[in-house]
Amino acid sequence: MPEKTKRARRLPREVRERQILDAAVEVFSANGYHAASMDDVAEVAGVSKPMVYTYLGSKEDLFAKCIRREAKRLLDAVAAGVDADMTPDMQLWSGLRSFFSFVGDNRSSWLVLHRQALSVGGSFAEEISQMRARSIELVAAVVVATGTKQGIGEQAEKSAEGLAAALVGAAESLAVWWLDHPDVSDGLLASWLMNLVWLGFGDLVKGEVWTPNFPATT
Amino acid sequence: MPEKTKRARRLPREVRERQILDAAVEVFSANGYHAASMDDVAEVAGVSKPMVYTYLGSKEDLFAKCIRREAKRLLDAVAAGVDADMTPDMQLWSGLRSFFSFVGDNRSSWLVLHRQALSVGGSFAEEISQMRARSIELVAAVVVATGTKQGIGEQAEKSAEGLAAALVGAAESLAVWWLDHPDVSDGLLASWLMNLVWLGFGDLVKGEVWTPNFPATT
DNA sequence: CAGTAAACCTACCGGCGAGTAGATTACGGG
DNA sequence: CCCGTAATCTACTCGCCGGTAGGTTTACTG
Repeated sequence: MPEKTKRARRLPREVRERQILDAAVEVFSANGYHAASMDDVAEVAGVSKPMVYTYLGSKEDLFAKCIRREAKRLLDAVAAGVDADMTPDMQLWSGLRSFFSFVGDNRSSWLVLHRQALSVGGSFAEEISQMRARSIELVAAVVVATGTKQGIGEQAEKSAEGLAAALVGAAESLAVWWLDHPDVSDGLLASWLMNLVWLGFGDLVKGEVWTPNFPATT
Repeated sequence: MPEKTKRARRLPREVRERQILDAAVEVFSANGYHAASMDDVAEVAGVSKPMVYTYLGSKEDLFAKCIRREAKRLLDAVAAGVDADMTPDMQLWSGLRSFFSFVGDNRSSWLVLHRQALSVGGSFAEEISQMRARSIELVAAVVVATGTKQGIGEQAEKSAEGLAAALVGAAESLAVWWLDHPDVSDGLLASWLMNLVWLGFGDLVKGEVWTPNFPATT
């Protein structure tokens, strides 16, 4: 009995590292950083624990590498979909579609970035927060650009970051909601947001303002 | 030397339980469920560990009680600010103000609910998700109500839940953003959201739709 | 001023999981 | 075919933390 490929044979370090990272993302996303054990990671990766330590270092190191890799993948995916030559609304539209598309194809990546990374605290939370802040600033730039073009740059700048934070949060939240309602296309998700936010923002640019009791101009 | 109140004297169970719960919320919010130790909780509460177990039960029990208490406080706070007689936009406005106000006054409560509860997994995540889903449904109801009043109920209903999820997420995200930018009033936060979302939604109700390339009607 | 019940503590156990020591293969080049 | 090296494993140590056993003190109550 030749025991055909009785277990994944000896593989070059590169490949194993990737496998282990994949497994780690899976495990961390499922149970969170603290609840995940290195034994779990090793088992899912089909490898013994010392391998994990030899190749990826301590648990913290491993988690950091997961976060960084997945974050890069996400940002690259979004960046690939956006072209600086496009109009602001098309930039937003494309970015949102890319984002939702990525999340749809990489649930674990999204979960580990969104849910777990923040709750660990320490340097990870810092890192993730900064990345998120960068995203918000990018969106804010689009907002300001539009506002400036329409001649109300000053007013827009004041609230641009807040609006951007709200928009980013809305997208993230929709992504989470999506996990429970998979029977919706990524395009539809993006169009909801565009309709909600871009139309509203368009009104803002035009000078319309909502205020309690008298919904008219300032 | 009378050693004036040398340490918090013997206190009735009720009071101690509250103190311990307060401490637990603090500790859980700071470090997350798994990283928090019962010794930490006991120390912050100014009490020895067996007290915690005698009064609040196991670590899971304790966490559940934290979550439930804080969730109730938050929901009550929002409910107290909203009156069913108000117009939909005013309901939204009041609810948002109450929400932001609560978060501003209870950072730990918010953190433990938003960041930690979801990442623990198991029954807690379930519980929190359901509460969040209820909130989304409430908002969705407001959306549908408005849509129906304007005669486009059917179309609104399809996307109402998605829109509501986006709105709730935007509010949550703004709340988090607020933690890093405390020099903004809760009213301003709420007004940003109202301007962004309600105006956009108003356009939707009026039949305007954003689509790629030709931003006009369907 | 007992005496009892409730509040509260010190000091421990057992298990789990991070991290490691050191042997043991398999593959690739000579 | 054989040797070195990189890949891989088994089998441990050790500290931390959830949970508890059992005693001690304080405050009411009659």
